[in-house]
Amino acid sequence: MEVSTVDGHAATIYDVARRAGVSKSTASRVLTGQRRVSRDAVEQVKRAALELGYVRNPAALSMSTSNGTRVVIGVVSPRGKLVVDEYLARVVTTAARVCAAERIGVGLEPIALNDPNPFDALAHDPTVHGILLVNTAESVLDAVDDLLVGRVVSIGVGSSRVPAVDVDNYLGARAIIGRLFESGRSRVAMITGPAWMPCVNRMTKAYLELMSATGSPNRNVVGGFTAESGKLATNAILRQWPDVDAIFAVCDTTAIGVIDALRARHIDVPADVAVAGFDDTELAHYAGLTTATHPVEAIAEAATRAVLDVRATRLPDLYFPSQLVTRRTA
Amino acid sequence: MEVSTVDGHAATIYDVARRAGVSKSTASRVLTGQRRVSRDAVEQVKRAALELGYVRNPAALSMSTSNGTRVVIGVVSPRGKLVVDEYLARVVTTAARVCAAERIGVGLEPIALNDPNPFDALAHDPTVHGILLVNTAESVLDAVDDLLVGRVVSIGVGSSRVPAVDVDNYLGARAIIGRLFESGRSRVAMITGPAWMPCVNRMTKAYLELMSATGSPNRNVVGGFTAESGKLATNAILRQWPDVDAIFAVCDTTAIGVIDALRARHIDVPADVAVAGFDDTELAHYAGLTTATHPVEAIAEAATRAVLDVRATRLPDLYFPSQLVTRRTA
DNA sequence: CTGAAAGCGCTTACAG
DNA sequence: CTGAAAGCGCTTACAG
Repeated sequence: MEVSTVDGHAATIYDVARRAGVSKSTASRVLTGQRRVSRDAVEQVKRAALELGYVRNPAALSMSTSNGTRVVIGVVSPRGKLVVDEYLARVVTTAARVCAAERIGVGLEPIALNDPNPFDALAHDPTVHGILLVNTAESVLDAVDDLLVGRVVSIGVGSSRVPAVDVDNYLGARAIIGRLFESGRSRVAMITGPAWMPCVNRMTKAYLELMSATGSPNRNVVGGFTAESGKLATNAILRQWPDVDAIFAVCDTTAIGVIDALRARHIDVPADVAVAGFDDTELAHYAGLTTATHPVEAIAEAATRAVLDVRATRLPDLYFPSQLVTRRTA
Repeated sequence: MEVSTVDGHAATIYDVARRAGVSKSTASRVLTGQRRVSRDAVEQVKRAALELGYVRNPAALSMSTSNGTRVVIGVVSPRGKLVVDEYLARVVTTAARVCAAERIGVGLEPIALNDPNPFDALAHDPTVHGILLVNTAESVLDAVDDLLVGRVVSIGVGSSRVPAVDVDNYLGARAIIGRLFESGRSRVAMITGPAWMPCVNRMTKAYLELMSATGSPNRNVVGGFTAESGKLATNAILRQWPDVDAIFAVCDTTAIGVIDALRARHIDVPADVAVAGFDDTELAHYAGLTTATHPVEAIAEAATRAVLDVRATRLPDLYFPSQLVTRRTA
């Protein structure tokens, strides 16, 4: 943040106007990028603003327009219980950093999956500049208030009214499964996410397509995003398909649980069963886990910027590429 | 957040005043907790506010008082480069959750250790409600602007003007080192933090005291908070004191590096050298690392609440207890 | 194209 | 103890 001070206080639009030799109104018009202003005024005001290190006071803006002073990160979960994992923490931290430059704050609000009207309060809250949806699902997207359209962006799945910003986990999953095939595996099981969480559906799609294309059997089970769920899923997989030779989990933490369960049964990784995760977390690094990158910071930054500059038209969806990271487990 | 709506908009103080049958002024006096108001008015206004689910609009508050709309998390580092680790992410996430209930946002600002005037802009920024200092050092604390006193809280070391909220890592370190002694170790080396980061000084103090009390040799080296620094420090320790039988690192990540370095030299953990960390991160869990808890969420919540309700008097320092967690490495 | 004026929600001297 | 009025920084009809 670069807020210079004029006479002990942060520069206001009045300071800018005076220095530029115009009225507050004209200064405001220039600063909001309106059409009907003379070239001269534009130039003077812009220069004055730059010299004074002027940054709009969002509180004042908020009073005169519908603009809010904070970006709310709405975290969807089955019962509205806020679980802070590394992923969410990285999203929040990035958003807080990006918003700070515009003197906008961020807030964290749980959203219950079964809440019929999750945006009731947020839509009418004048402090809310926009909403960043995390872990969202279709029912929540459908409930997005008309007042909110153009100010809400989803990190994950989107809808006709809400643009999506996410990792391209479809191609990421293809790369990982391709790697498993290349290393000689053919009986690949997949552990997906919880049924209500559609952001990993594209990974399942990639899996099903590749299995179908290679004439391999479909073996997918539902998991959570915890190591514990990875253990449970592994046990289920081994019970149903004892000849499995690779397990692909949609997140690294789950994959760690897979490895634990396998080792507990003296099944060697990767000799007997190869294991791959997704996300490339620090944990994967230490566990030597083969995975694919998930550029969370880049995604969160893009999504935050999209929420920050409100526009009438829905932004196009944005998918960031995922890179295969080959380590010891596959 | 529980903002009800009146006629399609969030309730304002005007709605509350009307419902209570008083003027805005009186309503405001009640809501700000001022003295000179009749019992009757207090009761009516409070009831009206409750019924309407009234929550102050921080943007409007910000306009009429010096109150800001966001809590800035100031992260100190040698060159002002913002490194987001798990610890910081947990602090930011907790702050964002706590602030959301008061419709205040949070922001993230890097602060350079060598900046002679790190609070110049923040002190005069009307959007800044208060500051949460992370990883701070004495020089930064000394630079805290008069305008900021009472609105800044440090997670880590404090000063005469800035209250500290932190883990009681002095007792935590004592517990860990005690455990090392109990398990028969006597030549304990310690890896401290970077010299500029004083929040772990109390751990070093505990170490030096215990070494002195038991007539053990002092063996401490400077480290960073990375696994890589743990490796380097381990090599330095082994070079200087080949007979070392335990290594205590001030953070888990460093301890992981210690274990790696030890294993690379075929030194068994814990048979040959016991290893302990601090923080009890997820990584420690998976590595079977003996460590002590660091209740980051509780600390961050307390610190955030302290920043949120501005008061004239400096709060007392607050130290949260740390619990020993014994696992395989010590 | 430009300036004076009104208004956003709130608090706080200022008179009563 | 209470209400009317001013003011915080900004934008946007409203007149020119």
